[in-house]
Amino acid sequence: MTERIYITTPLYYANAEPHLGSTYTTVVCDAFARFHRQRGAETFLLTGTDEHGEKIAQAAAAAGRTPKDFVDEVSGRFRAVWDSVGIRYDHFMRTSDPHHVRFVQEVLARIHASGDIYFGSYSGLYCVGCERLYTEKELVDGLCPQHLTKPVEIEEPNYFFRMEKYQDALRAHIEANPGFIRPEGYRSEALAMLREPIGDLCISRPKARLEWGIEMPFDAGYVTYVWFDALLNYVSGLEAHGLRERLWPYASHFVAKDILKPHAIFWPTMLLAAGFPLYRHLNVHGYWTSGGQKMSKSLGNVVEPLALRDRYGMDAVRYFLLREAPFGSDADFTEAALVTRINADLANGLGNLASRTLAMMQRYFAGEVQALEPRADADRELERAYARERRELDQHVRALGFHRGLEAIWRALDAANKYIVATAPFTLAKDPAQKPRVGAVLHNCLEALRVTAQLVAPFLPDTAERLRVALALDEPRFADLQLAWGTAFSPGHRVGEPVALFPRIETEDAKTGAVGGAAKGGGKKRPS
RNA sequence: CGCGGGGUGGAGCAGUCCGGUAGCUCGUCGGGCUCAUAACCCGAAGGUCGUAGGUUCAAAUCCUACCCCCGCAACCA
Repeated sequence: MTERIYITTPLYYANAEPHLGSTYTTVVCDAFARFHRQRGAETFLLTGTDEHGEKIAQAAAAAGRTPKDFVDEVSGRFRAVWDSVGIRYDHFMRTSDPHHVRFVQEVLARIHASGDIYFGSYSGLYCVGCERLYTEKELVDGLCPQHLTKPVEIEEPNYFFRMEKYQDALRAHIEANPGFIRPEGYRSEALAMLREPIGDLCISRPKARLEWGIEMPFDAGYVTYVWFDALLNYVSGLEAHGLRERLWPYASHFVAKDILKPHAIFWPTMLLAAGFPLYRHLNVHGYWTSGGQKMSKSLGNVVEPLALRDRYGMDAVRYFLLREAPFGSDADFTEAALVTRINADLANGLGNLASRTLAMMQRYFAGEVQALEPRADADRELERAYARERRELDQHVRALGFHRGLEAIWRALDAANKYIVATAPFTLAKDPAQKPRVGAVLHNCLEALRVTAQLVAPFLPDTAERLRVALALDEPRFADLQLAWGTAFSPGHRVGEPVALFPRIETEDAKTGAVGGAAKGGGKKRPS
């Protein structure tokens, strides 16, 4: 049976632009999806926008637009950004889609009918000026942060979901399934939440206060709380393709740590109440800081993904995000670190390997691939290195260790660069009698390049494609990960001209090597 | 006793779950090569793996205590 996997990004809240964080989540999901697709799994990637709720109604009002008009635009921008960083999603979900609205109402009606939704009273702190409720945490010294007035305690009739009823079942499930929430730290955090009574969840808002939402099917005076609406997209998105039964049990959600609670607590209890199976994995990652500080609009250190893409290219950004952060941990973004990665790994490592191999192919054989014989120990060693690192890659990526997976590919790639120095085809080429050996060495280099390109494809799709073209391989052949070493290129095959995959980026800092206090001295060159 | 994350050569980090030569990138120094994007390769210097105990033949890794740093209001992954 073929493996199946259903991967989801969160539905991004459509009240702001995509930023580095959402880009990271989405890139991770895309790479994970491509990885599985490449290995023959039946794969479905869902992303989209979450478009209802109070904050969006407010943001739209502030912009002088209708909510629908507003979210149409923001949603379109998300789509444009994802397209421009190479995200290949199977469905772009919008919570304002009619099929989703119907689905949410169906589920609500069912849970209501089964008795897990009841009408009760919600008491909260209401600011008359803002016309909204505040949580205690949101208040500043007990006052409304906008009006600096004391909010009044009001009672508001609302619908509640019997979340607490499922608390024990959920805890038992998390305890019995260590991989349900991962990495481990977030699983412990979820279990910590479940040590306290979780209470029931208020899942309605009276229309008098908020109209922009999905109407409760059993009471036209209310709309649904955004989270209840938004979380159900993960199922409704599949439903729209008739794939719910087939793929839902293989759901693997990716989220950042700030939305752990809705995904670890609200969502599974909702699934239990709705009679759906639980998702398979909740994969939680950390935050990106910017120059060591929290990224925030007020600090003005927000990193714009599109600007980065324009300056450095989509694959460089993808590579950096996946290589720099261990999945789950926080990581720091700096442009200097990005440039270092590009120069050291992409330009000097991968780019240079392609460039020197293809250049020698042209110079010595006019691009025509030679026989793999005669072989030597070094050849077999190189082949083994690739086989070994490929296993490493698979193992790490399946465990979400993207950074370690890429590291493994780069170990193989380094072995190829060493191989060139060790076999020295450029020296052998001076002796006409050695020509067959030079051809064999370069054939091995081409195989190294080809496998590198294949392995790197889920992470750097654009680069893989450029390498495929440079190697003049056709797509079906290139797609085949099982191609044995030495069988990718038939006799007489001609590869292309050398390409500069990643031009080195020269910056002032890079030139002077300025780090810490050691710099200065006007960029002294090494004496030669 | 709120919760969580972290403290590893000059800098930035991995390794910690599943104990057993402390690894990567950058930087520094010396050498090699000249196919290549001044790229590539080899070697060297530099580390009490926060502190103190404990378990063990063996601890960065497991256990205990302590010290220090950072997040946990909002925009937001």
